Amino acid sequence: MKITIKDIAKATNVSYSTVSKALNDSPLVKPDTKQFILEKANELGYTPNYSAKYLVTKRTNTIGLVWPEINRLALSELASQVNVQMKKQHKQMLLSINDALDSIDLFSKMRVDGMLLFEEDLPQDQLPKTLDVPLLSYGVPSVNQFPTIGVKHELAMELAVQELVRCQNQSIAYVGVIGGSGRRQQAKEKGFARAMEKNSMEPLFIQTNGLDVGDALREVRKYLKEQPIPNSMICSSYDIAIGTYRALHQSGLKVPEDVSLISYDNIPQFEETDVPISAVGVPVERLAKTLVDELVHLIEKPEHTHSGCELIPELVVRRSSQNVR
Amino acid sequence: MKITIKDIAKATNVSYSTVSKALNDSPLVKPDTKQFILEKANELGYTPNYSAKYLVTKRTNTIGLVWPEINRLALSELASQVNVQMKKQHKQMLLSINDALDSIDLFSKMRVDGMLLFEEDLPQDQLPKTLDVPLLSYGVPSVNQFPTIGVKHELAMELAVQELVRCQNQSIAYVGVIGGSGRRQQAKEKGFARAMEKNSMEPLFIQTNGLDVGDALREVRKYLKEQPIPNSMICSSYDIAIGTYRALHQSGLKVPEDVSLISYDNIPQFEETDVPISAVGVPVERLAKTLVDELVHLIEKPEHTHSGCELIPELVVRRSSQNVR
DNA sequence: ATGAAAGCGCTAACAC
DNA sequence: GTGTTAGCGCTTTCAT
Repeated sequence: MKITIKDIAKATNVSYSTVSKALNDSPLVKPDTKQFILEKANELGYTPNYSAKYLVTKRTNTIGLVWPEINRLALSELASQVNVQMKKQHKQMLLSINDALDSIDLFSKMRVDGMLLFEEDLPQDQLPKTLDVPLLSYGVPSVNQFPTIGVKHELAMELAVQELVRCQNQSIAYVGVIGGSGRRQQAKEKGFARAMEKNSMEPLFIQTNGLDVGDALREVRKYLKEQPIPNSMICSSYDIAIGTYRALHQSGLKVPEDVSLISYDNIPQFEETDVPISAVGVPVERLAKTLVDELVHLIEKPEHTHSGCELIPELVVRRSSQNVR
Repeated sequence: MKITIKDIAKATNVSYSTVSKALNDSPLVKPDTKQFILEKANELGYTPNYSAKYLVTKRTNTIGLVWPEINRLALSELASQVNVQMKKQHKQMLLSINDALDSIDLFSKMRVDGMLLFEEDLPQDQLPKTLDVPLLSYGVPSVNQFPTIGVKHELAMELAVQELVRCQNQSIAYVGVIGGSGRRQQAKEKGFARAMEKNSMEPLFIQTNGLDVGDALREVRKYLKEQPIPNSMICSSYDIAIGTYRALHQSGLKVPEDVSLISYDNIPQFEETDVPISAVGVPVERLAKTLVDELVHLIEKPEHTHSGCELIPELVVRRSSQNVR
């Protein structure tokens, strides 16, 4: 059977409220007593019961990350960084990889202090009308009913396009999901279209029909066989970039000599690819820190809620785009 | 403020114990009453409090997955599959990506019904002496103090070696972490050495010093420059295989024409690579199902515990090894 | 079929 | 400093 504070109380001949105080390192307990109690607790193998604790404190000190798409590298990296930031804030992070609605439901019942949502396709109408757990989403602000941290996708795409134009690429293709329902993907696509318009260039699109490496590999390969080869490409994510690179490589095209590449997502992994890949996006640590800070703020001061913001992306030039035509 | 069953009781003019019964779909409540209560509950936006519930039922219906290494694709895939299987068993799965000891601690305090451990480097002595939550580990049985599901790594390596020998490869190199502390990695390495011995061949080793794609890419590339090129390679994991393939490709070597490849890890993603890669290992769904079934068994019937077993791996031949020299 | 009441493990007033 | 006690939200006997 599980050890409770009452067991410790018996073993130490004090009342169980004293045990409670001792375990919480209250100054109201004499150091000797505290010491003794702590030793006994340890000896008995006591493990605090968070449920009981929560019931009275109303705090779980835990936040839930809703993350249905577990195998996108860029999100993986973001999750790791968020975890690091949470630790700094002395919050425990729990993940759920069920579908978003189920996860939100579970975390609500668990009464986590707050939730972080990595999901863009949430059917808004299916959400619980009243959610009494603070929820912060990583997505596209103003489309959502809850606070959202986003990225100035339009600016990101403009930075990429400008850089490619500067290197005198005559044609630029966007590789990614076109016309999908994911809001972040939509924003990138639209941002690209705008940026091209501003630069009076004809936008090209390579539809990947999915976000996996394999999707990009397949579709880019097909495209290269059927269409004239563009000077340069902008990939919508890390995984897409990897697939695109492989497709080019297989087709005997060199990066950046034959085709220049810039990818969305600002993560260090772009450094380690075969040819280091240029990237635009909000550096992942900054993104993670903002998400965590904002969520903590939401939890601590629900009254003055800013409903979200859009972060400024940065361009990191690497070899994949360094070729002036 | 949060709605409790007492609020619903007030709103429906019944006692709160009746509300509790109604919410739990007890047959002791008249259908009409039940219906009415359920409607009211829904209307008020009631969300059950799992902490309170646990306190009396002693069941969370939740299991925790301890998973410190979030970005190994093969484990990612395993986690997804485990999640699917858990759902079938009507258990909620929660992940923690903190380091193993911290995660175990957290899940213990949360009183999850059970824990699954994807971690091989656990310092056994630092573990809580008495863990009163059932813990099942994915690793190497008999080395661990707790129940463990493993894989017959030796057999896996033998299958791979035999297949390469059958295709008359004269030399076989093992690509992976050599002499590391990870038990699964150790088992693979040792299995390879044994299998080579049995076949009277001299084992070659390519030390990757890490488990990332980048580690393999870097080290294999270096090896190819300095050493004679082996006929064939056995990669210790999916990520290692991807890195190895890239290194070969960069060095102008064709798979399988110049070098044959077989990788450990039996996941569908090997189908989608550039050249489909042959693989040995326990198919991931079977692995996931075994882990979940075993853990559930451990939770339900802690008395007769089998302390673990080793699953039989299978060989899947794809293009990467189909070349008779 | 419904209600009253005990109690799960814990914290936080408050009393001593 | 330490003990007493109420109560968090819920399930579960046990009465009615």
